[in-house]
Amino acid sequence: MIQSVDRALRVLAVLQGARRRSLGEIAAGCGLAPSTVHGLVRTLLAHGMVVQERDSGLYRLGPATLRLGNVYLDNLELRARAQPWVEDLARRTGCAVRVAVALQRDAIVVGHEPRPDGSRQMTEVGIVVPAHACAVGKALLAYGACEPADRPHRMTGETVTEVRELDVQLAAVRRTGLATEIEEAVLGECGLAAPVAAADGVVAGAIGLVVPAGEWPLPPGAPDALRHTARAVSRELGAASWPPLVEGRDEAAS
Amino acid sequence: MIQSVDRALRVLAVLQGARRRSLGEIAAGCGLAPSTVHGLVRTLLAHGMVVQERDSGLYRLGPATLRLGNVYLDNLELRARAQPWVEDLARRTGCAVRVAVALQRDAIVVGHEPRPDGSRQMTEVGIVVPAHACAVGKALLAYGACEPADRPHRMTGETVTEVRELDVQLAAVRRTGLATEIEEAVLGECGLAAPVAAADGVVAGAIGLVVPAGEWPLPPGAPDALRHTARAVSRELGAASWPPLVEGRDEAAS
DNA sequence: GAAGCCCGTTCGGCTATGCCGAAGACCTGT
DNA sequence: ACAGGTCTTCGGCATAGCCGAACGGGCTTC
Repeated sequence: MIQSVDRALRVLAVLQGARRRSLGEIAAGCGLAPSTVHGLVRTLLAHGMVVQERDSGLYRLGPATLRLGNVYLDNLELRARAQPWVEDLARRTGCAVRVAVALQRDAIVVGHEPRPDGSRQMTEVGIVVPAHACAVGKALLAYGACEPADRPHRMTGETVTEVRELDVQLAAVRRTGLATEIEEAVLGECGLAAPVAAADGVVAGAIGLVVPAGEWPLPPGAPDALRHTARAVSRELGAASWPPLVEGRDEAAS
Repeated sequence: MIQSVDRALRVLAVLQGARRRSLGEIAAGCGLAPSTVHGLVRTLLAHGMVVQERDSGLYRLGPATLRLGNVYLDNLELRARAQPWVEDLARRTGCAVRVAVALQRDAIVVGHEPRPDGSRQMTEVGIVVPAHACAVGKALLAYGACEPADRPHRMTGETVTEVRELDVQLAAVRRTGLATEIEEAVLGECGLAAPVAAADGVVAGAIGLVVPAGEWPLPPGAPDALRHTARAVSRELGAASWPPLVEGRDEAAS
């Protein structure tokens, strides 16, 4: 691990926490001397990863970050392969559909098909949700694709913050291939998700349905349609089996 | 400029060029020894900026890039302030509308309102176009917000690659406050754009209309509506005047 | 079946690199 | 005019990181 690169990335992480930060704030957030951070920031500046406001001198993230994120999406095989299946799933179920991958202890949405009711909806691509609090995140956690949180953070009154209770849920996910979420991330929103496996057998992402709490539980056909979609996408990615095999531990023994 | 950080960012830039690259390819692309690149990549790996495919060992960009890009968009005042005006402009003109900012020698789209004809359109947020070849880019170039290319790259048969001719066009942009693009970036697509100024008087971005070549030239009301929108957004951002003043050089003298 | 070739990875010594404290420039408000 | 707060610059010390070379695995080739 190269120290200065690690620090530069930490600077970017700190910059994600607020619209704009002063050099001193960044330095404090990283636990470094301001002059040290200055060098890092200047390098990031030269590449457009951060920008400096001309009048105030404060720093913000820069447009190069957007380019990187966009290229990431364009090169993501999961997203491209899942696209037609996800559209079909949304049409069949009438639900919004999310495709997500693991990012450290969170799930990040890489694909979003709005619910097909013609209403104008914000795209959710790029949003980050703690894995323990959303259906796609639980699907990732259950198969070891996501790092488990040592102390799950509470987001709503329904969020599961007990590690033991979460483990029980994850075991159920491994049995059924489906993960649920009932107003655990945002109030009024429920979800059902299934893991997607890739060629190497590792879980590469998850596909989930998202509905308002009023429409929960989902109609009987929805879980099957979701499973069908997850299996189809997994097969397209070259996975040998679905549901994915649990790596490392023997599930039957528990 | 910190060497190792600069190199790490260069690694990311190389990774933008292809879906996946081997360590050796990255090293060659950066002109560095593979072992050097390995250290950089491992650090990026730890932060999720790159991922390594489990079976092949090849490297791709990682999901942390998407999070960064998304936070950038969320924190972008230009985007938030322009949003309602841009929607209105699209409704009035019937055109797709782009909001773009400068990224080195390119323009990058940070906001996109699809043309209001109900058809399904891909969002263009995140796409990068050489500044000299698109309307928003020329609007940025004309006011010094974008770095001029020393050797403008040809994209279509209509692309202006002569620096002198481009300068003439940019002078016209400074006179009229409007920049045009006629199939210079992609065939069959024309555009009209206006700069947006921020509080410090510097041009912070540009707003542009995009239409199929068959609908060019635009109806008479469109340029005025665009100018009106650009002025309104500039005022919201705190700019004192519009069109923006040209910094550095005295336009009347030329 | 073994040799060759690619891959990513590890190790260690040299030195260039980047870290940090202190001082400088600039602005704002008192 | 001063004091507090920015960001920025500078230089010496030491360490952090660079690179060449060697290692280990998976693959094709002969």
